[in-house]
Amino acid sequence: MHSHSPLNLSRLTAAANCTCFNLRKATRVVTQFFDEKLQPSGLLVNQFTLLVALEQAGSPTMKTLAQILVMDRTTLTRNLKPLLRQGLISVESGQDQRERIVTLTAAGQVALAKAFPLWEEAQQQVIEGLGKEQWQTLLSVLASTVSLMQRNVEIGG
Amino acid sequence: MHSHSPLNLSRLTAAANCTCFNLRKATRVVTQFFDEKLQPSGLLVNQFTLLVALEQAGSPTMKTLAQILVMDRTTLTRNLKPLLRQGLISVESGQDQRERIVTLTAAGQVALAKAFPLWEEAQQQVIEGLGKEQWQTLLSVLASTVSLMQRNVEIGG
DNA sequence: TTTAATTAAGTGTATATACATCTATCATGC
DNA sequence: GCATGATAGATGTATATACACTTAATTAAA
Repeated sequence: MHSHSPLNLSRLTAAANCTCFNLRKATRVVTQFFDEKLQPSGLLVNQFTLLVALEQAGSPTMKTLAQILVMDRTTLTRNLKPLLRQGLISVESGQDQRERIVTLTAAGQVALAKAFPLWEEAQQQVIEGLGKEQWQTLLSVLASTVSLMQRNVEIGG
Repeated sequence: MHSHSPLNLSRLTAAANCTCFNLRKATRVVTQFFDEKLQPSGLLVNQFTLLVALEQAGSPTMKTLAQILVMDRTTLTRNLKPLLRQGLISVESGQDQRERIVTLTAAGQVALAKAFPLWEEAQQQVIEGLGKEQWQTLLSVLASTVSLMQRNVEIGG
């Protein structure tokens, strides 16, 4: 038992509390839950939120949309592909020919309207399951975390 | 302004509070932060947590390891590939030839030992940034969320 | 005005994620 | 012993993520 790997218990318990691991784990199960709930709409939850962000932002550039979503520019490019293929969004050049203007199409608005009540039910189920107070706490701490990390990127990067 | 898309403001503000979207967003920024901190070790944070889980679990089967991590079996198979290629883990058949036993190699233990202080610094920085109390709240609510979702999967699936 | 620096976006590559399906092995009943 | 069902895992395919690098267009400098 002592021949290799001087097993450090405090190290192990510490790592089980890894902020990132626990966030990723929760994101996996919650994403699966929302994806399943949204299934009749044909949208995945990430796609749903992209459409919502577009309805909200109007016709932003890729850069602006990426900043709103706190999503890497190149990730956004890839994430928009399925929506573009399904005709739910359109992408056009702006005055500045470098910029791409992303817009929700009529079909995208229909898809969003169809998906919304499904999303609403999933969201409500999470809020009820956690209890409203704990749910609000979660949202609040997640917001703090994003702020903190963005500050760190600005300073450290 | 009224020709199409009867813009529903309550809908938009509701979706901005999407539990899943906010979790995914936080996971993106926190993952980037940890990955950057771990860079000198050559490990990504997800790979680091896989090695930690292996040191903790000993030599589990794929199924057991997937359950520990709350990770889809097929996701785990893919996630172990880079670690296997780097020689940080080994995968062998068990008594039951269907099972695959995953084990941390000596090289894996070395990589883990090298990565740990880097992880610890990142973790500490997050705890200090959020404040210990808020950080503990985060971990606690994430655990509740995972429990809740797992119960939902058992019932609904 | 021509050139250099800057900016917006896309591509190449690699990892992460998971559903549907397939393959191989084991256990069970006859 | 053999057929049948159950189980463990891998593969095919698609989406999600982001770094390094490239391309194209604009702006700033000379």
